Amino acid sequence: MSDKAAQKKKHIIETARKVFAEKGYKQVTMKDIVEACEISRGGLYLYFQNTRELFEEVLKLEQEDADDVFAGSIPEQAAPSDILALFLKEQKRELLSREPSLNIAIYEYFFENQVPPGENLMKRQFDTAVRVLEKLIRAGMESGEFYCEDPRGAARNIMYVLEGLKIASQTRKIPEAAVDREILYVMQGLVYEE
Amino acid sequence: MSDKAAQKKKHIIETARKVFAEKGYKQVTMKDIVEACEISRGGLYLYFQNTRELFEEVLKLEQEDADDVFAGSIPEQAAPSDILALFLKEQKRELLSREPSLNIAIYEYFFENQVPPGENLMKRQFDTAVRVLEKLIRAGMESGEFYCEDPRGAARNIMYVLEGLKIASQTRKIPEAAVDREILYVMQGLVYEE
Amino acid sequence: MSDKAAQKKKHIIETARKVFAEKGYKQVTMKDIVEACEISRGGLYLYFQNTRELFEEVLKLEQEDADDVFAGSIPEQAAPSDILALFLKEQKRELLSREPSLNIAIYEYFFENQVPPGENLMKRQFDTAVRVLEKLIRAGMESGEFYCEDPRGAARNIMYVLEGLKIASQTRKIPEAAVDREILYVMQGLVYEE
Amino acid sequence: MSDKAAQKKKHIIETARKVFAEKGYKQVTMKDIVEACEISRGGLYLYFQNTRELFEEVLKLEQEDADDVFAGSIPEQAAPSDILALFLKEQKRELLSREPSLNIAIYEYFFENQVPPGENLMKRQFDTAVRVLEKLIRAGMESGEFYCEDPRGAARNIMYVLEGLKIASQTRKIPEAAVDREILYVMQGLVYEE
DNA sequence: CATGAATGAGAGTTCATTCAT
DNA sequence: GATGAATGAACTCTCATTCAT
Repeated sequence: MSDKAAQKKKHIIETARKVFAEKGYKQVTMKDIVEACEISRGGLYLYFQNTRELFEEVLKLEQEDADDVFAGSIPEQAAPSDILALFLKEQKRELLSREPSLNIAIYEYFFENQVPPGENLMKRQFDTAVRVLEKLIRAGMESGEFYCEDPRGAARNIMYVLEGLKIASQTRKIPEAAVDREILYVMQGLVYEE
Repeated sequence: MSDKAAQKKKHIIETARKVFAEKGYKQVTMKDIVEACEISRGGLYLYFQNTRELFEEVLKLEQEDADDVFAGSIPEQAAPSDILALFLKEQKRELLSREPSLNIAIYEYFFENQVPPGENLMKRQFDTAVRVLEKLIRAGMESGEFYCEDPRGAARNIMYVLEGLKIASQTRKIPEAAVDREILYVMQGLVYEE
Repeated sequence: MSDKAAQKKKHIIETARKVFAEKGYKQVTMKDIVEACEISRGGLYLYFQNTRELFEEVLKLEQEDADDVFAGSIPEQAAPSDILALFLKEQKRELLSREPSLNIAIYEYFFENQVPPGENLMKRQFDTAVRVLEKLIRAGMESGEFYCEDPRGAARNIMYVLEGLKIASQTRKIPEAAVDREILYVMQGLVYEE
Repeated sequence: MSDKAAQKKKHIIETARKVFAEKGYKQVTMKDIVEACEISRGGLYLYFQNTRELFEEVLKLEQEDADDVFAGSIPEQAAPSDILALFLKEQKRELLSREPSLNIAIYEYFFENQVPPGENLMKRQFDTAVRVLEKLIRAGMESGEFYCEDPRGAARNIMYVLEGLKIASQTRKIPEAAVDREILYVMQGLVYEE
């Protein structure tokens, strides 16, 4: 029973995720969710009191998934520069993807909800990425692939650029070339004799 | 009469600007505007059919003001590095300001309205800033203050970092030190032997 | 305009009065009022936020009407005993009336709303009646019609009996004879050598 | 099983009694009962179809308890005036008690349910009390403690006053002095040469 | 018997929008 | 033009009631 309930809750969250990805955060009504999930009005309230609660669960799931990704998919033996290139390529893919992403909903959510830093998904993902990038840069320096005076600063710079690109891509059409240009610029800053 | 009407319209737009700054774009209702402007419900509809129309007028005004600022306030005879420092200082002030700004409303607006590039305020301001920065960097290179292999790229990089900082500052608390750090990092990239 | 609005408000209150008389206080929904008044949902909310507010206006009106009645209709030159008889007859009429009265709604309202004594309609009407009755009894004593050692106490006693009869009549069928009996009993207490 | 079921039914009724005492009759929902009893939703429906049915069972229990009380607790050998004083003291205690009583719920129930006289708890208790009081008064007359021309009328009068006091105490704050005053007044009517 | 998830009707409330004055 | 009362659609939320397990 409790298992079935958990099943259903998960189903709601996943369906809601799609709805939020399509419509953003604030325009989503409980009615939207009900219709998307094909459950009854009251049924939804059994699990979630309002869209905020629901969205926070979506975020939690998102968080977990992101953690899994970071943990699992990095090929240990690859060269740091290759890993970085891979990372940036993935970022590029997300930036240019035509599929509705949760990004806008996330922005909207954090616009109106002051969240303690530790629980702020955006901040956590940003900080995690900075840490990983810094490690990568240091590794690249050791292997002689990168040159950099301030690895932490460089990592942060990369992330802010990506953040800037992300918000740009959500508010205007960004050509692929523009993304490439920025990535290239950022990479050049890491190779000797830039 | 037409003069009086223009007067009234302007009053509405300016009041609406405050409302949008306080509440964002989507949560603002026609009712909010009516109450803030202390005009009649019907009166508002005489000038604007909905909040989108109204917000677009607010944006237009914003655009004009921004153009004025850019045109007017740059001290021609100052050193490029000083001008850049001034520019970044102003950006920093805006990033850390506690006063409600139109930023969130603007993001929300462009999240849901695909606007042709030429009319996209965010893009226009971004591009204008890039051009100005590029000119500044080139000037700095000539005067020997700056060293840079790709002035246009550097200008763009600075703007994306600022964009990233901006969205970060709207979605989480950003300490002043973090802003300083980024500005410093960006400036260091412009001086010889970084 | 404001005149028309007042007109409409009054119309709503009067219609609502009927609804409350028929259905009591708590079962009445805003929808009931809307339907009875034949106005729109939103229209009602223009004037009253909820049924409590509305009922309080009904009570106010009731209060005013009651005050008017007390002020106007007492024949000054009549004998005290006649006036008392008249008063009791009116009370009896109300007790036995088959027409829906506001009584139940009033009880329900005061069951769940603690109201400061000065604003408590029930208390005010009770106290007013006690005062009038006391005056009447004293007048009757002077004219030799009544004998009573504690006019104020007698007045209060009468009112509590009436209150008891009232609640009895709202919760069970009370035969006319029972009312007559009580009134007779009460009157006998006032005549010499009871 | 049937024993266990009876047990459970009784448990529900007793718990429901508390809920009705706290919230009145009409505001109580099946959900309230379910939560208070800590049984399942469906479980409750196995025994009671709605709150009316449930409340009627509560009333039945109340009736039985009341009968028990009347039957058992009267000290036979005491003086009638003492017994009456005791009775009134108990009434006073109930009138002034701050603990939630079933009174309001009972009123509400009988406001909206026309019940045949024989089954009307309020009427039955009223009539029983009148009979007891009458007997008491007659006994007091024989022992010379009381003087009264119409014992039945006096008994009824006392009960109506108490009924009036009861409804008064449920709809407004009643000071202890007011209750004392009424009881005194009523007692004085029973002693010779009032 | 007992459970509690699920349903859907219905109450409350807010606002965009219209329109008579 | 300007007003603001009026309308009705849309949304939130709560429960009585049912039913598969």
